[in-house]
Amino acid sequence: MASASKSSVKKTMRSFFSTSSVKPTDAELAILQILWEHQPASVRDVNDMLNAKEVQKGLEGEIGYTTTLKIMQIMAEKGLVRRDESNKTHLYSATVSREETQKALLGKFMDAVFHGSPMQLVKQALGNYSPSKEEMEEIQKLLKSK
Amino acid sequence: MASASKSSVKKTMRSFFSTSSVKPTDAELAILQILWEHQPASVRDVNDMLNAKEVQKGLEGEIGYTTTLKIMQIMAEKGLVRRDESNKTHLYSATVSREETQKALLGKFMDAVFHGSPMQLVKQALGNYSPSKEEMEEIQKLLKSK
DNA sequence: TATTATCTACGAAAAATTTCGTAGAAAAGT
DNA sequence: ACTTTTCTACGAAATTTTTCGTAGATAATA
Repeated sequence: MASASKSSVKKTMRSFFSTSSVKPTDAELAILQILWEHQPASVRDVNDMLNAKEVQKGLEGEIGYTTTLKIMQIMAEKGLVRRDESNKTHLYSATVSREETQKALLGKFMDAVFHGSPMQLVKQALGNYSPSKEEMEEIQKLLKSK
Repeated sequence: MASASKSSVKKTMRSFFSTSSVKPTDAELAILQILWEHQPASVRDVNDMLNAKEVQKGLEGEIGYTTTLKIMQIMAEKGLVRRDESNKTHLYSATVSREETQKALLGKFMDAVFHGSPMQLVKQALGNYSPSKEEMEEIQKLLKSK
């Protein structure tokens, strides 16, 4: 026996990072980003935009159409997106809101990387980046409203 | 042929999220967190702390000793940690700094979730959380130094 | 010295995620 | 009507990450 107590329920390191209900994978997240801006969209639309972004980032290669399709189908199964099948070309929309998802992911990320400390995260974020006057004022305002 | 151009280099959705050099997996990150606070540490140490954290978080189950060992061995191969083998029980230390890693991961996270916008991230972080007076002043100070 | 506990090494299974090929239906174009 | 293009569906391969079992070595204990 490697270690102490024995338990029937397997607890993996994975579960360490997935407490909330909203947990899109990386690929799913990339697609959600696009949907949030261009809803509703067909698989073709999404795939094109995905590849356009890749070019933008200077990455080579190409994300296959069926790859995107498959992932969007999985997302539909999971309930991350809704699908309008009234036409041959299905149209997808996100069912989870951007804010809700960002909030959930931010929380998880904060836990994993910044020990759950919002302050440390904010400091790092502001440290690596110089906000403009307007942005600084925006933060000021936000702080005052507390 | 599913899609248009053909390319020798496979470009996957994965590469979408891995530009930097520092890219620990989730499990690796959990271990790094522990090492950063308790360096150097043996596999046993790390495994115990990992499981203690799990209990803390109310998760059931148990992370096996050899699981932790294996991941730490992989980390050593990748160069994420250094290993002192002078004793039977090897002692590990992180080779990457906490700040460096946080910075890299934050950048990636920002891209994936907040379209690369630090402001949006900061707003969300501050929005879901009420900083204390001291913390607010700290942010103020940080902003002024820009 | 015999027994027991602890550790590393290593390979392979298990899980999770992504990628792709193929088939068949519908639509568009000729 | 025939051909080509564009879709969805679906299963399976490929990849990545995590988990585990087993073996062998070393140390600790009786």
